[in-house]
Amino acid sequence: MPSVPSVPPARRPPIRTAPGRSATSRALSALDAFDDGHRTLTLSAIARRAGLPVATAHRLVGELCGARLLHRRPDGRYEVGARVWQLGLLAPPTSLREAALPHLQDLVITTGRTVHLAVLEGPRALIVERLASSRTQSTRHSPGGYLPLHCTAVGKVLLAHAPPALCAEALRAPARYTDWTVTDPAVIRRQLAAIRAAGFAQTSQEHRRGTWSAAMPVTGPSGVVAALSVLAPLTAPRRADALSPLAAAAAALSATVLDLDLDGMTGEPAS
Amino acid sequence: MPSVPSVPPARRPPIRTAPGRSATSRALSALDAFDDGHRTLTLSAIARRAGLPVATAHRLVGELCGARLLHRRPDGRYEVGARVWQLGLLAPPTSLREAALPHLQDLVITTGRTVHLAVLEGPRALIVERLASSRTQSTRHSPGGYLPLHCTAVGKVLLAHAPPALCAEALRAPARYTDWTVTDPAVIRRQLAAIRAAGFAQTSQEHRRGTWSAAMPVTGPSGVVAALSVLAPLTAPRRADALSPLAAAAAALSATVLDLDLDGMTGEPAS
DNA sequence: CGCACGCCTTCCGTCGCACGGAAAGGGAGT
DNA sequence: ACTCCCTTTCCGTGCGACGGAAGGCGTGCG
Repeated sequence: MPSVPSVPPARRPPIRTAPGRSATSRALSALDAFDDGHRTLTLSAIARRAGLPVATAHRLVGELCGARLLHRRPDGRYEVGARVWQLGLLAPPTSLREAALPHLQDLVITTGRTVHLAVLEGPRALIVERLASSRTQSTRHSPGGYLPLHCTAVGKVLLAHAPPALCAEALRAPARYTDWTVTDPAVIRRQLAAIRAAGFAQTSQEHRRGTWSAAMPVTGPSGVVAALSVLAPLTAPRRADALSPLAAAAAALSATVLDLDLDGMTGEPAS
Repeated sequence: MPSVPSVPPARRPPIRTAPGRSATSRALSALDAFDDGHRTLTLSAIARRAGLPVATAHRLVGELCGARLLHRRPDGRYEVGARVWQLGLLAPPTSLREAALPHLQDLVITTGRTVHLAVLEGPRALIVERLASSRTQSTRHSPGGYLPLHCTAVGKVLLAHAPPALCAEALRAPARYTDWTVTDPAVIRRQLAAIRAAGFAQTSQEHRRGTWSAAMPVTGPSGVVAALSVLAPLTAPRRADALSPLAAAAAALSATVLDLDLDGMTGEPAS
């Protein structure tokens, strides 16, 4: 048999590996291929990570580039486009962030500590903003990242004011991060009651060794919408001095937030 | 013939209004229906603004919600989902923003003025971050917004270091914003040369009445990647005092940016 | 109170276009 | 020169996207 079949018009129909994924979901899975550790990807990397054939990925990525959701860099690699960033600015976390930024700055200046602003998203705390004083650079836990609810100050504040169903879910199997992490649901529930009574939470090394933090709720028209926290090294003297500025900032931010419309983000996880 | 045709299986085939838009582009046009003045929309509003039939919009929006790119609020309206915000954090402006934030804070503190950080995007300046001191709240020109190139300090700095083709495009028909806006391309070109020589730009009321601003370039491995500016009311005394801190911040930020990989965003507008 | 209007949702027959295997065209490393 | 990987184009197939229609719901008006 000659190795040069000059006329192979008998094209085998491509095996439809498309199980039930819609065209749109494929395109979105291409976007999902990007994450914090993979900010730029080659075409084949996108295809691999998204589970798509290369030819399909090529077409979809081309469309996403046309819509400026992806950007092709001069070297041929792809990255998330500025358009996505702009669209993201319309999402709820941004309104909160904008309203909070001046207060966060004040808090950083007066305490000299790193501050966090987080909201409840499903069974985790979504970090909306993190501000450090100019020399305290710790790139851990950036905006967009998550913190556990049961062993961080922001998390406990959010959990203390969360619907019971969510609370039960979060306390089903509390993960251990350090030797000081409290993993007994009953103990945590008592802590939450105390937090509701006292109006603030503090944790010491429950999430990371050597770190202490305190958090207070930010309240909107419909209850607690966010939590504001101050971090300090365990060795820092006069840590408790941060509580007063923290309370002031939380109150000021709550007043600002009253003008905002911050619904959603607290609904059921998914339908 | 009775008015109750119990069996109307003769379904008229729907008139395919699908001209050439791909399935993906339709879904993305639904996202595009959201903008700064329309952060929440009803389903039919999305359909109207995206030019889609309601039934189609319903299906696409459902998929986008499944991917968490949209979020359905309890009241039934839709808003951009937190997922988009998170994805946007992977886009190039965010790396720059993260690197710049401490320096911007320093600059705000030492000058007491509002500061802007902007990058070149097509024939406009994209505002990456805007920071005001805690009491100077002006919600105009937020991050994600655009500034013209020919009549703002950041714009002139970016334009002064832009490729000639882009410069020509930007100066084709300079828009007039105030009585002080310079619209003569030749005059602007002379200004740009002076800016290249002096290393900084200043404008007075060219974009907005009563506002003065100065800007300096932020340089990366491959040239100017952004512009940093300080705004002040025209009536403020000792405005020029801001120049020295501005230079310090721009230099410090440039040093930080050297470690970053900030390509793209300077390529041709679209393919 | 009845009607009209607008919004949301579901259904389903048709056919346009999304699909992906194959092969060709680079470019870099060995 | 050979191999490996990435990218890009081509094109026949068949399946899932498409959208008109109808029904349910809430609201405002006469």
